[in-house]
Amino acid sequence: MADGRGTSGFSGDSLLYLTDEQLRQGIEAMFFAYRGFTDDPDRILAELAYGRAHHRAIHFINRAPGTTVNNLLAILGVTKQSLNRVLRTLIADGLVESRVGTADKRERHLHLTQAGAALESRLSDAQRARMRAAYREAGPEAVTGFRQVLEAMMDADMRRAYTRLRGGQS
Amino acid sequence: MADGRGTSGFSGDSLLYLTDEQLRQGIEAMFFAYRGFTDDPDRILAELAYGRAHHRAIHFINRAPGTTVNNLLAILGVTKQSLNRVLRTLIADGLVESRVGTADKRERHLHLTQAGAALESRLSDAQRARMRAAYREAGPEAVTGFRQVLEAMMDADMRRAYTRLRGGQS
DNA sequence: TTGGAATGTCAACAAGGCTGACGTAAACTG
DNA sequence: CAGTTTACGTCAGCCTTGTTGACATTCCAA
Repeated sequence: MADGRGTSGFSGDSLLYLTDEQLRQGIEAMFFAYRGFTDDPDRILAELAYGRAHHRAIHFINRAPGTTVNNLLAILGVTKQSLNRVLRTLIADGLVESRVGTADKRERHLHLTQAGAALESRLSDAQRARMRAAYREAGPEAVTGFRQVLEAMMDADMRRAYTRLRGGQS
Repeated sequence: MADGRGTSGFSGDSLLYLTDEQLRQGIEAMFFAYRGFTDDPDRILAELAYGRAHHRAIHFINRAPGTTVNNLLAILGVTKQSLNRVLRTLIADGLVESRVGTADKRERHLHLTQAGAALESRLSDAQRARMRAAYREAGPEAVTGFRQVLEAMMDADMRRAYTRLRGGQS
């Protein structure tokens, strides 16, 4: 286990990129990069007494307007109690609207209000600005590789959620 | 702001990879992938009543044995009080050893015990296994791009910490 | 030698995860 | 139609992990 070379000898192109040291560097890169990734929105949220959990809810409600609570639960991977706490404050503060379903009245369909959409933009702009700078610095081929590795790192069901959000095509 | 195209018109190779939609997909990929990234170690840690904070401490103590608390603080980006709580339990449980500095007696130099190193391996193996699978699936060129984008996403001081850990070379 | 800076520890609080239990309304099913 | 399942909300209580504030120790420089 943790051999770092796979099989002995080289098969086709070099497997040196799979050494334990390379993998460890990837792990640390992921750790540090994720901090940069969340930093800018976190600063904005702190001003408003919101947290990262609020950001995530707002992001995915914006992404899939009218989504149900259950749906959001599956995407976020938290318990309904946990989500509900966040959702309650967002609704109370007038950022999110919860509409009873028409076909199935048990469901609540979630939408951003104007104020919610405004905050979403503000958070999104900050996060995209960082992302755009990184993309530009690294270049298009690097971005393709970046996306490939991230996708391969997801759990199977997360990958499904992800591609569904993206539009469904493989 | 948030123009998605940079300057008007195309300069050199296509800038389509910088559209807001592309960036948003990157953001979501980052979110879902980070979950996969932490999932396996988290499961192991849950058995032992530890959390992600313990993992991070163990990882970086292993990576830089003899590091001081202050040093670790800078890398982890948390307050010393927060780190201290985690460190206290790790020391109490015999996974980490804290040695008073010889030159400067205010400093504590941190080392993993045998038991600490054993846990580190276990966590590391699990995380590397996922990483290795993702790397292998995506291929060497993708991995290069992955690393480039992550590095460009870091804050400047995190990038310094990261390259220092990696061995110092640019 | 004394006062300030640096290092680390203890205490208390808040956010945001979690489980468990329960209630209500609507939908489905035999 | 009766009983079960599903979707959602809520209360209570716990844990981890972030925060600030207060404090002890040690070092160093004026």
